[in-house]
Amino acid sequence: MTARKDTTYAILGLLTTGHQTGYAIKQLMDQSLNHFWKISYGQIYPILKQLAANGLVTVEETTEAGRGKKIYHITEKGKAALRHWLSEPACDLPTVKSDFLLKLFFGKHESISATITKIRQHEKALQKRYQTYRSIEISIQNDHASEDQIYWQMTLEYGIYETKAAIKWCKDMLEKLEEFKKEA
Amino acid sequence: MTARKDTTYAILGLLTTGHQTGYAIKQLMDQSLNHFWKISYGQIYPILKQLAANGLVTVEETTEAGRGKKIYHITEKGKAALRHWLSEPACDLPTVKSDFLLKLFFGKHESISATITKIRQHEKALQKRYQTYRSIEISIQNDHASEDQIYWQMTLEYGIYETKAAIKWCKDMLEKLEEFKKEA
DNA sequence: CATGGCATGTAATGAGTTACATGATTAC
DNA sequence: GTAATCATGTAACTCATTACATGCCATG
Repeated sequence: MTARKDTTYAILGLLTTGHQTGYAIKQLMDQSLNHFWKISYGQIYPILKQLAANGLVTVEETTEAGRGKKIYHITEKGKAALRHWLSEPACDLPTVKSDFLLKLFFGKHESISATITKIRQHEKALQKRYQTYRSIEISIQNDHASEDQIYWQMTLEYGIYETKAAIKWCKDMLEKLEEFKKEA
Repeated sequence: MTARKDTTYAILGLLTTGHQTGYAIKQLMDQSLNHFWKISYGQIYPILKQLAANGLVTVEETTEAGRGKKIYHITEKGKAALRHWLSEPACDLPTVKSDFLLKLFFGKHESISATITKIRQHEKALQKRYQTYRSIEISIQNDHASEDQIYWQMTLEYGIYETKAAIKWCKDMLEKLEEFKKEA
């Protein structure tokens, strides 16, 4: 109750999607939320434990796998907590951390060619990500059954819009730098 | 030397721009790098101390302000370290963390109207940021003297491109949701 | 029979924020 | 004279990553 730990609610929310183990939550996150939220096992398992302790989820321990596979289910209390968290506005603008832009910012300390190379590499990475998004989009669109579908697609679309814009930026800046290089 | 601490190099780099105190570095960061790199005093002062201990900067202590204002200058060793850091590719794609998108992802647990409200608020915040970027752009353009100018403008432009794309996304999604609402 | 995927977990470490504490100078 | 800005710094805390450790099950 103390701090608003968004990651806790992310896990709680994912438990409503049919993914009931820590492992499955990680898999789903890596696929779908990956572009705006990441998580490691080092967080997942302690948080699941804590959620169970607070009665937001129940644990069903099977003897299947090694240490006993644990299947989690959200409780009514958990659902209420999730809805409460959702109802809070909170919506700050995304926090971005880009070592690419950080290095670009100090471009005067290196050669123009070095900067151009960096942008080209960045563009390549963006294009790869764009393709990944597109293939995720297709797999989401095939899953008509889920009520989650429209929301999952919208979040993905956000990533697609931004990635397209960033690719455009790369093209424009490369042009600009080529000109700048000629002048010098 | 152990870990590649980008924030350390960000500070080192900013010392080459004519901003020589911890306070001034924070000011400049808040203005210019803010959209892709943030920093707090709790990091700046310890890092400056460490940079001095490693001989990457020199400290000139004046008795001006309270505890003695400290003016930092990058050394040759510091410049070499900065260039070395710059030469490393490293360029991973930006890490984004968006509690807005996280909540949107779980939209099925709330009403469509609530989702629409969230997007409208997000759009408002984006528009505000867009205006901020535009005014920073103008102040950078007036500063023709600096060799940093072109690079600073490019990083800013990245933010402008992305923000424009995100605003477009808001408009498109609001339209989509209004339709979705009618259907239901 | 060995590789890869499924599955859970902890300890150490790192990164970063927040709150607090202090005090000088400048502008109104 | 008082409020804002300039200026430095620390301690406690939160959040997250990384490396490690374990072991089952299915496929080739």
